[in-house]
Amino acid sequence: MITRNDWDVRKSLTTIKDVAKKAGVSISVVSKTFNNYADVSEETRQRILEIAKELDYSPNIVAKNLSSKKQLTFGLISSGVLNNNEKDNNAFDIFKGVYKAVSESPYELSIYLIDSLSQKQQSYLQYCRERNIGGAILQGIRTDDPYYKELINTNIPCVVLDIMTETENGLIGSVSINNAQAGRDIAGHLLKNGHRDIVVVSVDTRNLRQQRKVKRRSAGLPGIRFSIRRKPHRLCGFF
Amino acid sequence: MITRNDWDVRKSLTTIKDVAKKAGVSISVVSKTFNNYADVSEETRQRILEIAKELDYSPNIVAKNLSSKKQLTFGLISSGVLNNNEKDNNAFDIFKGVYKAVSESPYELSIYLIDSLSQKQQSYLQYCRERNIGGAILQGIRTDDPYYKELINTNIPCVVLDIMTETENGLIGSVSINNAQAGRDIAGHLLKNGHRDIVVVSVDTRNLRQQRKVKRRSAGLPGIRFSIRRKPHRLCGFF
DNA sequence: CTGAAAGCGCTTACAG
DNA sequence: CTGAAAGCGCTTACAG
Repeated sequence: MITRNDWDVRKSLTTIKDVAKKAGVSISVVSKTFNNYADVSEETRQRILEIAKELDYSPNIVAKNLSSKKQLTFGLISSGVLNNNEKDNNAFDIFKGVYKAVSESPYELSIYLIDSLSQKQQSYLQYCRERNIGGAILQGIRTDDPYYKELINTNIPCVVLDIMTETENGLIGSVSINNAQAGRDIAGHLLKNGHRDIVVVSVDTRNLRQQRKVKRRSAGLPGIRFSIRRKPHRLCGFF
Repeated sequence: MITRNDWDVRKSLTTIKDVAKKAGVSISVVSKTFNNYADVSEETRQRILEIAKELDYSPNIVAKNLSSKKQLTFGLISSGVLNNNEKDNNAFDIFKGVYKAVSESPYELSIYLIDSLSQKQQSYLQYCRERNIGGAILQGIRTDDPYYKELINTNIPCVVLDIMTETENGLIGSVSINNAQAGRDIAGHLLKNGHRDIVVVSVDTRNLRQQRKVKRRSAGLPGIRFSIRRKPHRLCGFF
């Protein structure tokens, strides 16, 4: 029976050294064949691959991460997964989508879920640096989050979801729905169905211009009344 | 404007070397203070901590993982998260629970979600080895999964969820509900409510002894009829 | 096409 | 209490 004293899992690991030795080549060549370098003779390449399979070798990702100049892992920073309400599956869907996409790529995914209930929050930048994360996907983050601002202003490329960024940093992309058009569509739908008394909830109260715009426009529509409910929320209102 | 050519994120990383130099000590001492070794004088320890904060230093986890003899990361191998049906949140709940627990610990969590739709499946053992994973939690895995068997027979400690293990390997733990008792309770409930014609679905058809047991027992209960529907499933049946 | 060597950022005996 | 050195398993110029 194996006991807890035998926990040194690593001892049985086959390393690049083992493969090199058995193949009678240097570890450089083994590394190169595993990274598809062209300058390895077809013959030795085949021999190495064979021996690697025989020895059940596959490169250690941690070592690869440390030694490589390239960044090999993505970060997914999400606030919606951990404390989601049953109704909102968006964050979870994004999580699954990102996971699948990355798992079909040669990259690793490091997941940082924000727990609003927990105090032990860490700087996103620090999280990324500690793990050699080369690019991040942010979901459910508020624009006024200080850690968000910090991360955005580094040279780490980011894709932010569901919020519009106003940075001229060329490394920041954003994916979100066209809120203005969506608002127009929804309003149009309601009007077409004969509704004339419409409430706009979820307006970002920090954006007063939006509200004025709504009022101004609705004033131009005879017989239609727009009310506004102030409910702090990170989604934009209509128009 | 930052462009894609500045992607070398790493250049701005403060390393243990920077801290050591500025503190006028060797990196060994810095390492020791960050790992709470006792044999560092209180004075230098304070100085190092101060300088580390000043330099915004935090140890690189990848390097730590590679150099340390200890295993610093857990693996969560789950089949239920990616292709769950809306009704079954169990896998997702487990995922969240494991995530929270690990994030409150000094360990890392590496997540391997099995996509039954994808062909690109990898050996769990290989997954663990490549990432220096020291222990794994398995959810939604079938006992006849060859990769499961492979992993179970290594010296990597595992906790399997929702299935009973029959290994005498001391490194395997399992957490699941008491199926036998639950079955008894359910049947009792049905009987108490006057039901007399009961169907047992979800019986693991590979376990014929279970079925015989059910029949034998039900034969002893006058007026009660147990039917059995064969539906391959990894959950146990009743009794 | 191949290999020796330096390096990634840490940890850990070991000697002082 | 402190530091020099070897090592973790790879990658990557560089020289041959």
